[in-house]
Amino acid sequence: MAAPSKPAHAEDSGSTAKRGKPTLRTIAEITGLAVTTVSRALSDAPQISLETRKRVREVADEIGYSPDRAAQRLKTGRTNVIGVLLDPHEEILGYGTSIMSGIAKALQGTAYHLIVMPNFLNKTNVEAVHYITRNAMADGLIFSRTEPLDPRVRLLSDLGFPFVTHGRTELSTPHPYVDYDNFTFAYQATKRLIAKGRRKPALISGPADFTFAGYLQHGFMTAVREAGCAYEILTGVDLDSPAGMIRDRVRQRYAEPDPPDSFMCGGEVCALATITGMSDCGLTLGREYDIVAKQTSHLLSAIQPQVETIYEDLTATGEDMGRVLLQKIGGESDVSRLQLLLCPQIPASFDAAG
Amino acid sequence: MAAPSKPAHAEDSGSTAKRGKPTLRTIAEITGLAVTTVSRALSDAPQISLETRKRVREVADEIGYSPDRAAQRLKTGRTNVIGVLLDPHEEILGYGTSIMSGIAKALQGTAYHLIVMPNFLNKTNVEAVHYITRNAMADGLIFSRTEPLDPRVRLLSDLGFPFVTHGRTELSTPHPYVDYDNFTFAYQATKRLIAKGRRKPALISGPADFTFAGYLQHGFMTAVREAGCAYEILTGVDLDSPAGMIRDRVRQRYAEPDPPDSFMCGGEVCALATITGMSDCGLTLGREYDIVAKQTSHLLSAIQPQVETIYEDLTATGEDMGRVLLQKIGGESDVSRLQLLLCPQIPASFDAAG
DNA sequence: CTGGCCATTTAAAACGTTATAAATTCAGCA
DNA sequence: TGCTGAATTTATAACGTTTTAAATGGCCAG
Repeated sequence: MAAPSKPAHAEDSGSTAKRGKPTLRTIAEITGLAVTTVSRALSDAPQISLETRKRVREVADEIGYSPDRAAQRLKTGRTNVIGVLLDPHEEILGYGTSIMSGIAKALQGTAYHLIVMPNFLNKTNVEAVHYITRNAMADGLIFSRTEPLDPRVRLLSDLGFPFVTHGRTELSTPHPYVDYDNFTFAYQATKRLIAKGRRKPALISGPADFTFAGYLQHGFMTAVREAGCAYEILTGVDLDSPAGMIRDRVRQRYAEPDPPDSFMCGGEVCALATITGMSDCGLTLGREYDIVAKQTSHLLSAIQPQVETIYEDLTATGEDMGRVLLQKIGGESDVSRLQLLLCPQIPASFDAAG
Repeated sequence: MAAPSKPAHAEDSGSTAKRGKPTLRTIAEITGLAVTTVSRALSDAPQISLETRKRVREVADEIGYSPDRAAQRLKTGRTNVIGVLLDPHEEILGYGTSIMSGIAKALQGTAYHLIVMPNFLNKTNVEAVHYITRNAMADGLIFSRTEPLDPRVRLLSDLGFPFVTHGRTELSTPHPYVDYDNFTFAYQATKRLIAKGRRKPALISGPADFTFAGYLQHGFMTAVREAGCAYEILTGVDLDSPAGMIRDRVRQRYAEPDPPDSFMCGGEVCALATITGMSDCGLTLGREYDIVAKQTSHLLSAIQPQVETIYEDLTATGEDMGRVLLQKIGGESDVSRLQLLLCPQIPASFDAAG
């Protein structure tokens, strides 16, 4: 445990005084102003004369000043950090990376940093949230896998701690969210299967815990009811199931009587696994059965062009979440402006005949 | 710009004095000791009597004290933050998520947080590194996509700033890294293709910029040379190419004379795209051709069991990188202890006859 | 010339921690 | 008794910023 002191990578070579990282004091000495004035000038306080503000900014730029985040944080209590609760268990292709890319993009140019809080040994997600708020580790929180009565949302709402969820809840207190319209997605996707002449679509839905699973199911049911056709909701597997399990389940289902003739898959992995299972049974996609799936990367349509897909742009979602959270932190109190329901883009091909 | 002051979520209700988040002062008042003593006691300084240390720790635990990171950081100059340079452009399945999960696991229980620095508008990666070191935004850095003469490595080595790369360099200054033995992987994978009776394996390698591409190539070449068979290194595409492009390239290649009869794919997406391309040409995996691929998720083998795969555990890699970086920061100066070459696990099935 | 008011600038304190140097206590011993 | 040194504790200052309250100087009405 050789404890190294302050980082060694800081050249020392000064003409007048010590020359480390420039601080407010450096600028103050150069301009002959007081530290306070410099601080104010840089934050464009109206009480500082326009001329002084300009001069200070110039000097600051010249010497490459950037404020010490630790000091700011200590003084103001604001961390300038946005936390993302990352779930290691994402079967959705590129979920984590895309979302984070998006958030990072929204944070570009702001004072905010993105920090990842993985949900590991932190037993439950609620505990992680508790920990973060108690220790003031971030100014805002972003998380996904939202449940209808999500306890994290409850907690954060109670505390008045800013957050955005990916997905809606059914709680009475409205809160900021960004969500994909999974109802419309499922509805359109299922209608498409029926339009192609399929008479018994099957749904592979999300884990029942999560809100979006309900929307998927609702959209699916609405479409099959409208058409008055048979349907099935595949049991025993969901979008979180590993590919091998979905594959086996599909295969097994086909050994039983009255199998479905098409699938509405909520994800790419699910679609690929389904195709493999069906193919093992000797059935060909586009001939004996069809699939419509949600796509979040560009893999599926490249690998299986036969699958019709509706694209959900997770990077854009992340960007929206970042933006919404910044607004919330910035004081926006009209929650309805902080709720975004992103509309699925239905491909033009969906209008064509089956 | 309604600037909210200090976070509102902090109950106020004190009997004796103000009761906010407990600080060293709180403990000092309770125990009747000086703040300095408390600080020392909590850091287990030998100069504080054992009894005092124990009592202070008890009180600290009781009132749920946790040190203010901002204050520590301001005072010590240490940030207790590990930064990951995340490249949005990862075609490797789950790369970002896996690596980060791993790092987070290694950081569990330490004082370190994981913060993501995406490489976006920060024009080049070197500039991002420059920015991070200049502004002391982290105590250590982790990044991937390492190049033989990686400028980031150069810069950080010069500055003496702790870092770990995923991948090796060819720079003369040794530095901490964690790498997968891609030579052995490629060598074994190619040998396997040849053992299965294939006579003209093709390699789809990584982008030429990156060090690992060279190792892949070297392993591949060693195997084909040993066997004295024909070979091909597919041009125009690499592991970063989108699936659709790889698919088309493979298809196109088969329209030309003397095509390869097997593929060594460095990634799952690549393998899937190759299969699709070949299938478009009417060729069946396992019959007209074979593939051995590197797998980093569990998707490929579930979808295409015909593909023989060698698994690279990216989460474990992340964990190793985290551990190594902590050691480096902790003062370990024997670089050779900070260099890990992870050995591919060759499946037992590779020994069986083709 | 005094007093008051404005615009602008400033000094001092504080955030919570750690480092430096000094103080306190007490035992051992001349 | 008084001195030395070890063991333990403490006061003070500092990190870089923002906040609060106060100071400065100019200008005009009285």
